[in-house]
Parts: sequence; structure tokens; C-alpha cells
Amino acid sequence: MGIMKKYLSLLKNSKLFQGISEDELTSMLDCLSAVTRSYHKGENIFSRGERIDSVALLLEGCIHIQKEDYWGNLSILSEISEGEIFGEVYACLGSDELLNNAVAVKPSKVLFLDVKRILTMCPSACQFHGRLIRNLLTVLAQKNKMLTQKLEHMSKRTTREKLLSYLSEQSQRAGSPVFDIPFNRQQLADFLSVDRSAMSAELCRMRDEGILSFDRNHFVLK
Amino acid sequence: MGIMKKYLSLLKNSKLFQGISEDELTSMLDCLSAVTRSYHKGENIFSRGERIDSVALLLEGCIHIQKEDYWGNLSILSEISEGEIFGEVYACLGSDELLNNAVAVKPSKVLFLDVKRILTMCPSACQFHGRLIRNLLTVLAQKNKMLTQKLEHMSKRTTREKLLSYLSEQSQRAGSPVFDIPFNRQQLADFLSVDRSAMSAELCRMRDEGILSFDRNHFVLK
DNA sequence: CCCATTCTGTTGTATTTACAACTGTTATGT
DNA sequence: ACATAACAGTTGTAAATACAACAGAATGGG
Repeated sequence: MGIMKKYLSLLKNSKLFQGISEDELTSMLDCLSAVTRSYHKGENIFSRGERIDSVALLLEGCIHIQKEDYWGNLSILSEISEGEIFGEVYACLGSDELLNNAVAVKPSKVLFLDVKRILTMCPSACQFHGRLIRNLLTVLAQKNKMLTQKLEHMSKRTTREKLLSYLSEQSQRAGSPVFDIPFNRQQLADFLSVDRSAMSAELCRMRDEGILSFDRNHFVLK
Repeated sequence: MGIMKKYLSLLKNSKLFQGISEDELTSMLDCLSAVTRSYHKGENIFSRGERIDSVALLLEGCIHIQKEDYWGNLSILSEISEGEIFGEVYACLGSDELLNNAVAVKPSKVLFLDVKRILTMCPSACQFHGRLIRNLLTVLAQKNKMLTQKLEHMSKRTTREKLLSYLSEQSQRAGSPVFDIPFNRQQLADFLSVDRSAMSAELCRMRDEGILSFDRNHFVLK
């Protein structure tokens, strides 16, 4: 478990392990039968239809939760950055099949944690076990809220409204009218489920109208 | 707490209290400072912007989680039926403002449970406390999955695809090509974020093409 | 430095949608 | 049973979108 030393501070600051001491953390990782694996860009960590019993925690890299339909239309559900977990919904539900793929968009390193051991292990022995479960609950609630916000964007009728809804949220999240988004144009279009070229045109129209300005993935709302 | 007797079997079979004995349940309700309140049709149980610290459990009636924008466009996020809980996301997150209203679409009766007591009460004394937390976790995971499925429908580009995506899921959920949906036309349109009349026309086109048949909210997929 | 690739913006057309207005049918309540 | 409201379907038009094809700028590798 020497490999984990490198990521101890990442884990300590992750939402899943928040409030758990460093000592407790290392002993927990054994207890949760933690294993790591590396993926290269484009590789699937999880695939649609699969059943899983582990929560994945991203140590390094970047993951997209996404799906492709019959005609090759890509739909991006969310982006996972370092320290965040994914797959927890299906790991908790156990018998349900995954609805989306988890794909590495950069070379990535992932830590897997057996969810059964999170939910049922030594309820009295581990002082921080209760904390771990409550952390998991909080993460699920936050993701739930994030999905609701995404639905808010997607429920807008026009591309312009979708963009404004999304960009406003990003601005609010950044606490500033100046912010970067984690997507390029094609990815943003796949995230908002609109046509890339139409979206690009709409962005330029809004820029010309003075509503916003941008350079690549750097935006300023006015 | 005599009023609760009437709903004991509903509570026992709810996802939140699944696996908890009847005796334990009645003592729990005191412990969770449970209170009930009645609402008439159209009344808000929760309102956008509000902060809450209680989970709501629907004893009787029907609730829609929905939002109205500046121009009066209604957007329905989900329907809550008897025995289901709502508000749990914001109750768990505590400091976050609600993004949606919870409105009674029928005369309804709601049970409120203090979430802090669910998460922190007597960790050793109550035998079933751990079960309650895990149940809450499962409900959150299921809702998360439901939101993902809804995003799957909404990410479709055309009204026809949205309808087929939604109706296929309903059919699958019912385990039969014959099923009822819980919405009328306007509600379904508000749920899928499309124009009602266009949707109505699309449904009729699909019927004429032999893809499906329907009568009111009763559908048959072919 | 050059080549190939990726990314972004632009334009035109066919398709699809939103919106409004209206008709007929089905519930609801008195 | 009646009047009223709620609901479902239809049509035409203006607006918005998807799609395809292309051009220039930026990026990355050899």
C-alpha cells in the first residue's frame, strides 16, 4: 500500500474521506480491500450494462460519464475530476445494470473500494465508519442536486437558454463572472445535447450582443 | 401518535422503513420528532429558495416536484406517490436552497422527519438506526438513477425520440407493453420539456404508423 | 519546421419545433 | 341535467434546430 502514500492528502481532502484522520484512513484502505488500476486515454473504467460492487475514486486524470446511442450520438452526463468518486450509485444498488460508460479522457489512475465493506463492516470497531457512511450519503445528495441542475439546463427549449443556464451556474459556482469550463465546444454540445455548430453560432451571436465574451474555454459573463 | 396507526402498513412497506419492525417503527417516529400536515390541491409543501431540515414522506395524495420560470413555463422534475419520500436531498445538505417546489396535485397528507436525528441519533441504542441510514442511502441512489434516466430522455433531440425513450422505460418498469402513465398530456409535455400540441400530434403520427396505441394515459407499445 | 490532426467558426438548407387559435370530447360540481 | 372547466387533438405559420460541408486557427508529434 506504499503507492497510496502519494495520494494520502488527496484522499484526506476528498468528500468521501472528509473528517477522517490520516491514521484511520490508511487502516481503512486495507479494510475496504482497496485496489488501484491505471487507464490510458479512451479506455473504459466501467461499461454500460455491467454490474459493479465497488465505488471508484479518481486519484489522477479525468473521467467522463457518458453514453453513445445507436447512431453514434454522444451524450455526456458528467465530468469526474481528481478526488471525486463515481459508480457509487450502482455499487449501492448492487443488482442494477450501469446506464452509462465511465471513460478516461486523460491517462488516469483509479482506486476501487468495496462498497459492501463500507456499508456493513465492523459497526463498532471502526470509530470513523459512521462518518464514512454519512460522507457517502452527502456525496449522493450532492450528485443528486447536480443532476437536478443539469436537468434544469436541459429543460430549456432553445440553445441560447441552455447555454445561459449552464454558464450562469458555472459562474455562480466559481463565485465570479470570469471562469473556465471543463469542456471544449464538442464536449459542451454533447453535454447540453445540442448541435455543436449551432451552439458555436449561438455563442458568437451572444458575444456580438455583448452578453458575454470568451476565448476557448475561458468565459466572462456581463 | 394515534393518527399514525392508519399508516403503519404504508410506512412498514416504504423504502425508507423497509426491514424495520412495527414496534421499532412506532418508537422511532417519536424519536424522529415526526409531525404530519395536510395540504389541499395546489398548495406548496416546499418552495424554491427555502432551506429545510426535514425529510418528507407522503402518506396520502400525490406530489409533483416542479419549477416555473419567468415566463410561466412549467417544468416537472418528478412525481411522488404514496409511501415515497422527498426533500431528502436538501435535508441532507442542510445549507443548500431548494431548486424546486413540491406541490400537492391532490389533497395530500405528509409526514415530516427530522433528518439530523436520522443521521446522528443514538448510534448504539437503536438497533435499527443503521438500517434506517442505509435505507436512506439506497433511496438516494435510486433517485439518482431515476434522474439519470430522465436525463437520458431529455438528451434526445426530437419529440418522437423523447417520447419513445420515456414510454420504453415505463413499459420496462411495468414489465409489459401495456401500461398506464401518471401524467396527462400537459403534464407529460411539462415533464419532457416539449410543446403539448406538438407532442400530441407526434403521438398521433406514431399511432398511425402502428408504433403504439393509446387511450388517455393508457398505452400499448408494439 | 512541417505535416496531420483537432478545434472553432461560418453558411445554407431541410427538418423540427414553438406558439397561437380553434374544435370537439370528457370530467366536475351544483 | 346543466353549465363550466379541463383535456385531447388539429392546423398554419414563424422561429429555431439539425445536418452537412467547408475554411481558418491552433495544437502536437516527428
